[in-house]
Amino acid sequence: MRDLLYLKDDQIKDFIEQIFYAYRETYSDPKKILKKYSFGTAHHRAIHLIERHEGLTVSDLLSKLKITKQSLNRVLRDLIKNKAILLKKGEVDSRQRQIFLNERGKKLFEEIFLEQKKRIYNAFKNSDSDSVIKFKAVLNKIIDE
Amino acid sequence: MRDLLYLKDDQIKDFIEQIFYAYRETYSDPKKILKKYSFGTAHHRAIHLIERHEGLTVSDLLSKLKITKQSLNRVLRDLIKNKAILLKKGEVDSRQRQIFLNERGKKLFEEIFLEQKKRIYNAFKNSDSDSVIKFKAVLNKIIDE
DNA sequence: TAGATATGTCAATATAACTGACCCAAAAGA
DNA sequence: TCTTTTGGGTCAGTTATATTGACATATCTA
Repeated sequence: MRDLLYLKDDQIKDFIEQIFYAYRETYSDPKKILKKYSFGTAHHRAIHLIERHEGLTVSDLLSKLKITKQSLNRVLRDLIKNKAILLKKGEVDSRQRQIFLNERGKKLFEEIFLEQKKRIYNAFKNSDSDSVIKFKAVLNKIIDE
Repeated sequence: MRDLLYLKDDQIKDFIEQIFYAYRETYSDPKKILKKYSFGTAHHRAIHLIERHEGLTVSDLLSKLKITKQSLNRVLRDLIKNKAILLKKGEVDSRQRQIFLNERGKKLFEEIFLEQKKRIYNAFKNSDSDSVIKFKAVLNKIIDE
């Protein structure tokens, strides 16, 4: 247990710094593409989650993003105006809105993803499979804490 | 190479999502403490880097944060006003300013770190040491890409 | 001494978030 | 059925963090 190098404060501080860099770099890569569409990182995050969870409701998206509905609403309005997404009435509960990417949104997502993929793909390609699997496991534990 | 599950697009998309969550959660934990000092996450990041690299220059800090000097200057002004940091003339090059935490800054950093540490420490404690080492290696590859 | 470099600053703007107060429609429960 | 709760939308004002662009000053280097 104790005496493990990576449980020492200095090492943990390094990890905190590296998590910042990893996030920032990963989400910086597609900024030029977003600008073409007049979108920012807030729109990016929403589009990403909508693509990963097609048909999710507004409150699903809110709880994933952990922002206020007023903040999200600006983002969704922009995405709708730009014809990247569409909202449908919920099938079971018609108070809800289910969110979907439309053609333009899917195309945008693919462009964004292509940029981000490079970084992750290359990092994984240069790692052995055991490393990647363990990377994922630890990352998940950090999130679930 | 080819056929590795984690190199598939859907898996890479999941990683991109998880990197976002890991960053957000890790940097959300100390927000209450920062508020006590009237600081935000921008100040937090600066303080963290100053603690990790005591005596670094303004341009060192700029290149780590990758923000403009105007943005950084607001943050540094706040930190100085709040007596969390101090700037000294560079020893070799007196145009430079070297940045240090003073007592109040060190205390604040410790409070912040204690909050963040919990999350990382628990995640690591519940992982085997090989996992943590590999987590770090992959994280570094993502950053260096 | 003439540039180049490191830092600081003013002003305006953009982006992304926040709080608080309301509103409506639809679902759920008494 | 009537009331309450829930899901979503919106207005208005504010805060936090970043940007661009212009310019100033001190110090180092060639």
